[in-house]
Amino acid sequence: MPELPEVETVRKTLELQMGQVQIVSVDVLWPNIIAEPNVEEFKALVKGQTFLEFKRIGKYLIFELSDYHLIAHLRMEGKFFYDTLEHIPPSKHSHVIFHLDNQKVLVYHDVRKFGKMYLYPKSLELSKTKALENVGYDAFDPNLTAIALSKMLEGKRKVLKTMLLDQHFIAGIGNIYADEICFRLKRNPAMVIDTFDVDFCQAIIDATHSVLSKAVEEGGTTIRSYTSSLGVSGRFQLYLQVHMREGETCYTCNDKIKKTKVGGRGTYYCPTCQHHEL
DNA sequence: CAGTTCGCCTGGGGGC
DNA sequence: TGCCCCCAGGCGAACT
Repeated sequence: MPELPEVETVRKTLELQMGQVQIVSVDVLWPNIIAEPNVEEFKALVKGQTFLEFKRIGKYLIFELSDYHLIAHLRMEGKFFYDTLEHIPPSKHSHVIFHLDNQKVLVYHDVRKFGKMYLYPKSLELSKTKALENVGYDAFDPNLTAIALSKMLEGKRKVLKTMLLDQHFIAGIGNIYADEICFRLKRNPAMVIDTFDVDFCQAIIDATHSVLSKAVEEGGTTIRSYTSSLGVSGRFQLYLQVHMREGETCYTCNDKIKKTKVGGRGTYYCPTCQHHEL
């Protein structure tokens, strides 16, 4: 489940390894990966384009090509491999293959097939694209201030974890880091909040920054690693305080970590350290 | 309008 | 060992 730190790790790795290569052709083996435009158009437009920059907003990878933005969302299990074709093991899970002008390929691999790619002319503002129209400020965007967040949440009544997972408010947080951010905040993930005052929004932003920046530093979290994938062998799993630790001991208070569901998602928390009070 | 459910997918785990 | 069933999970769409 690549969230901001894992996507950032992939972004950095590809930026370092690929540089400015040109796309010779593209094979699309599972058409549903291509969200926009239709597959034939996608293949035709991307041909001859050069990778210029490797960017990211929230969990979205944004490849700036000569004339287009190629946007990729890895969803649950999407991975990119970059190498010569003979060094990449053939797989039924390889769905999009970019053939490059340096004899190498960029392969999109996705067991669940949930990932999506989008291609838009650079003249179209990213915030106006179907891919990103509902995505708010990236968690590290300087525009994400306590005042701005408080304004977005004015008059709203939200469950804490549900708000953290809503990409409209803060982009980049997924299930693992939402649990960890709630722990850092010492708040129960299921806590209902109806007044997001500036002080509490500042605490949310601080907790988000500290958890995510440490995770980026550690190269992300690798929980299930049945396939070693390019650039996504992180170490943050060693620092997880609650996620995936059901029944284990809280490092702070020695109580047992519990698992529940919040908003339909598996949720881990310490019943002693995390309370419901503002 | 907000909250819930569904559909997209497949590997893995549990039950037997 | 093997088979069946169900679940996880991000996110948009459909539904209540």
